[in-house]
Amino acid sequence: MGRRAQRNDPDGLRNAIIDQAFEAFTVHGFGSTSIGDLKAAMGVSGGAFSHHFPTKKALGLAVIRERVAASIEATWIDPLRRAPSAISGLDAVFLSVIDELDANGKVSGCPLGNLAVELSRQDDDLRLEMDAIYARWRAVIAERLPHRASEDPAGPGDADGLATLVVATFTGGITMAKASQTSEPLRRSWQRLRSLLAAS
Amino acid sequence: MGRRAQRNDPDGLRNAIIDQAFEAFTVHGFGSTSIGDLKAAMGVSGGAFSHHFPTKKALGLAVIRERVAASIEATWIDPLRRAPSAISGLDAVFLSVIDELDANGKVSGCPLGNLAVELSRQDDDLRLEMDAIYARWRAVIAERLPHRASEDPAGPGDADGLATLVVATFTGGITMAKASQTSEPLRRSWQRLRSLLAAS
DNA sequence: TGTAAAACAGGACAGTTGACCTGTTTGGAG
DNA sequence: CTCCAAACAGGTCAACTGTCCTGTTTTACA
Repeated sequence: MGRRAQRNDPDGLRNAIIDQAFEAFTVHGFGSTSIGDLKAAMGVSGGAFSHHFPTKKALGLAVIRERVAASIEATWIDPLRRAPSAISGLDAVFLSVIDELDANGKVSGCPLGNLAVELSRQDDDLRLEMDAIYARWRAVIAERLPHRASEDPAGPGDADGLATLVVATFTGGITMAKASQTSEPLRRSWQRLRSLLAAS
Repeated sequence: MGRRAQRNDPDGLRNAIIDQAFEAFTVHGFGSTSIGDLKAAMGVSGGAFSHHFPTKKALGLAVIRERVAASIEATWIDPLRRAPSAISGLDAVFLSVIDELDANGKVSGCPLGNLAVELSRQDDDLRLEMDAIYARWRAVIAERLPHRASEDPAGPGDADGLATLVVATFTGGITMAKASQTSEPLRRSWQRLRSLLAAS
């Protein structure tokens, strides 16, 4: 796993910092995580830190590009593409997240959603990066959904709209789950959406 | 409206501070809003401020109890109760929020959702207060929905589950809207959920 | 009117924050 | 080996944060 560098290991240190920052940003948020905390927790000097990430914004950008995007990829994109059908893939993803929440005990929320809420109105560069992740997230869901191009774009054949609804349900469900520190809001949201999809 | 106090007006000053704080918390977030900013913006002395709100947490608690809850009440509860049917009420609420977003230009997100994401893992007292607002929000939607108690609680008759799905759709939709600074994700999410509800 | 509490003024305070700066060491190219 | 840039060490620094403290004015009430 994370190999310790006795000599210089710029990529290793850089990745270790991003890992730690991703964890801290997800649990405590961007603003509530000081680079002093990160430096102290890892025993990294200020010189090394500012060499890899001259500003906190640079660190945030790297975390979003290289960890937040990857976490969506690992949690959503990959399982969805491997699933035999769209509905079974979505079901597996929701269930696995819910199980993880229950096993973990604490609900920290969606890494992307947390940062999107906190930073979208603070920095446009970070916001654009996160918006692109949301767009890809929706697009991959939509491409697995049945397309009925002949129908009304606002009707039941609108795969893009349905993909947006799925992501919204997840994001909103996990927000309520965070407020209640229980997986139940997320579980009930998906349970209800799934039954609506099955009935249609 | 807000009457200016030439003499002492404790309630007026207190309300003015909470108003300003609610606005700032909604737009910039709790952590990114300093009490120094609030004091400077209003010309309030430190003595007056700490008299009404000895700590920042006390201010946050007051904002949640007296403004965030009220904003959900005004935007959701009241219109829903006045609407001729559940579906028309929900439609009116979503449309009015979307219209306001388009008119405003900037998307700041849901006041409750923003604070829930930022503070749920930082302070349990604040979290409990917000969880209660979510619970009431869901309950009022559920009570307007058709109940079919004889059916499977996980089936189409589960009004509580459907209410949770509606709040999740709104919360998640507005989170994506904030990331894109466009009302479109929220609009498409509701459009799609509404068509699913109509078809069921 | 007298008096005590509430409401407010203004500033001090210690602790943190993010950024930066000057040196030293490491590693790769020639 | 030479040399220079990258990688890192360790500390400084000004700005800012939330809280608290001492004093003054206003208000409620007996």
